Amino acid sequence: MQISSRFTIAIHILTAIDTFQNEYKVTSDFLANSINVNPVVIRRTMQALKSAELIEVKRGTGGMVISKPMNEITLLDIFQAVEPLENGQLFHFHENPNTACPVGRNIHAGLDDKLFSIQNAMEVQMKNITLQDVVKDTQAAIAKEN
Amino acid sequence: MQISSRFTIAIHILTAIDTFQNEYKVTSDFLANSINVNPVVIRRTMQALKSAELIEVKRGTGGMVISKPMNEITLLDIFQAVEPLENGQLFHFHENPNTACPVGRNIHAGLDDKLFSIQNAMEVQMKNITLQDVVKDTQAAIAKEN
DNA sequence: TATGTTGTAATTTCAATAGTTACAGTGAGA
DNA sequence: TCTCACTGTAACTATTGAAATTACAACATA
Repeated sequence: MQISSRFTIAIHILTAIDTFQNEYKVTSDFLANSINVNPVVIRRTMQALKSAELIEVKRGTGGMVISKPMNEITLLDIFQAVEPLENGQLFHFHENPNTACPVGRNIHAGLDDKLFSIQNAMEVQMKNITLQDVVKDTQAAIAKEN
Repeated sequence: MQISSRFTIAIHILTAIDTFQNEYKVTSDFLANSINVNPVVIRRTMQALKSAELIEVKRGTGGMVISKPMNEITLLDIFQAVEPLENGQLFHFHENPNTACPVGRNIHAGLDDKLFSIQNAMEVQMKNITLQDVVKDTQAAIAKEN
């Protein structure tokens, strides 16, 4: 089961804000057009990013700005802002292993730390990459077009 | 969005096969009882593990055995056997970024390699852990009960 | 051949994502 | 102060995928 597109949508939103902030007013409709999803999906993602204090949204007049330097926003910050993981756990563990069975009783003892170490490896790499990195490479690709 | 329980169910199956192979005939019903899911879910997972040549299943008479030494089966082998990722990609990228928008056209150029490096970090750690590790710790926890 | 099991199709249930419609609330500018 | 574009959010629908469930043919051994 793939991780939902909320993560890539959020990154796209932030990249577009930075790229177009001086040329256009970046609204949910503007972003919905670039990303090609429904404006309400954008607004919901905007709210998640706002709750995580990654962006500030201007009510009434519209538009939004990124709250802090892009090299201080990691992909992990973005992931955690928009991707709801139950109990923060990447892997869904089957819920009711049978405690009448020795393996059922003890599988968590044997497996939980391994699952955590895997999730941790993913998160460490997410933390190594900042929004700045994505924006820089995307804008370089745009520049190269011309 | 969490990764489905197929992964932990598959690990549970393999751990139970090793733990009980000398005491019981390990059938889909037996496993369904320990894992507490429907027997058909077990059989479907068995088929995925069989296709990946991680287990051999005995038709008719019932039961199954692990195909190779447990220290040669990594969690990545198990993950890839049972977890269907579209195009092998962990992250679902929003499908139709607007090519009329510079960011829409170039977001893949800026982001794909980062997403891959994150997935890769996860997979490297999965490859570092073998079924043997899980079985050893689970059986140690069982032994400790007594 | 009887028995217990696997393999698998078909259907249902459930949960989550995403799309859609609708509209009240907001704030800046005419 | 009124208008207007936009945000914030509720409500509902559509779609998808996981998992449960029922059912039964295929199979292998005793």
